[in-house]
Amino acid sequence: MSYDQLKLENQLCFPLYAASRLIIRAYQEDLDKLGITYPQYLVLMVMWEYEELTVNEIGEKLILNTNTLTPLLKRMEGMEILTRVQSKTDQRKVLIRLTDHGNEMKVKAAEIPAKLLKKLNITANEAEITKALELKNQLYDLIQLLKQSEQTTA
Amino acid sequence: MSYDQLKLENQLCFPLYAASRLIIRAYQEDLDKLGITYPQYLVLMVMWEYEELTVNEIGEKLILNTNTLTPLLKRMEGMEILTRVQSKTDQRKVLIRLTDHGNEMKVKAAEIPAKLLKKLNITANEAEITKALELKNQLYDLIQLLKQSEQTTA
DNA sequence: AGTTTTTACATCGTGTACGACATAAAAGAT
DNA sequence: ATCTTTTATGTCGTACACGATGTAAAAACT
Repeated sequence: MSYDQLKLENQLCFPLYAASRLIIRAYQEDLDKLGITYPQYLVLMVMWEYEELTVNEIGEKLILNTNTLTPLLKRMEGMEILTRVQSKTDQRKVLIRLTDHGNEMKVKAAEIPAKLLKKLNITANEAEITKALELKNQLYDLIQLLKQSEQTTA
Repeated sequence: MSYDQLKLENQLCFPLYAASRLIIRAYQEDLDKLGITYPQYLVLMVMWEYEELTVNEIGEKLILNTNTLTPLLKRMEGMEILTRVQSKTDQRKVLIRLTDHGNEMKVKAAEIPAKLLKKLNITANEAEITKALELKNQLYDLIQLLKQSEQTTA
């Protein structure tokens, strides 16, 4: 058994961690103009796709638990981006819905992905797009693996 | 301009963010036995490669600033994993060195990467290794891009 | 030598992440 | 119908991340 695998450059985890933080930083500049953080932006993206979701449903999509989501959603409620209403049919559930303000943010947010590409000097040509798609697919494969191992271990 | 790019599944950032957190969770189980967190493990990996580093030098390698590192290193100092000593030649610098305890942790840590592969049911065959290497290289390319854009923007 | 600028580190405040635990409602079992 | 278990959400404590700001030492400038 060699110690080589303990070198930073030989680990898969570190570049994932670093790339994730760097790309969130790159987003943050534009998100600041909307007055939101990156995790809040993720919630918005989910809610733009679904009219109404419970806290748990959002958590499943973002792989986040309620101990992270509850305070985050409360902050977004305070900013009047969304509403949190207890379900009448099942009082344990809290239903999340975007306010008009939250829905309108979609217009400004739509420019963000293109801005980021420009900032990175990535031209939207065939080769670059194929490369990005490949990376995305590999990441989802990895996520799948990691999710499975969480279930079998737990 | 379509809203398609605002769907979670069409973003590169989200799978990066999710994969990063999931893989750190997978590590955490083993790191708990060593009594450290993942960022602390990163510091250890760097320090196993270099006998002595300043706070900034560690920060460059991990892409972290002092406002994150200083408290983290103080905690590790409290656990007697490393020492923080002000440099005599340049009193602004704080020199980090592992203690004997910190160096010895390398033996136990050496098992962790292999354990993770086993947990994920990844056989160390040629195909899997090639795939992981490819992913790693793509991530480093992306990190390079993101770092460059930070410098040009700032 | 005295002044300005830069560098290296630290502190503070806000917002995640997440393990551990609490609680009330719903579902299931007897 | 009562009891037990599960589910959905919430609270608490600890540890990052990171922007903004502070501070002392070193370097650069005049």
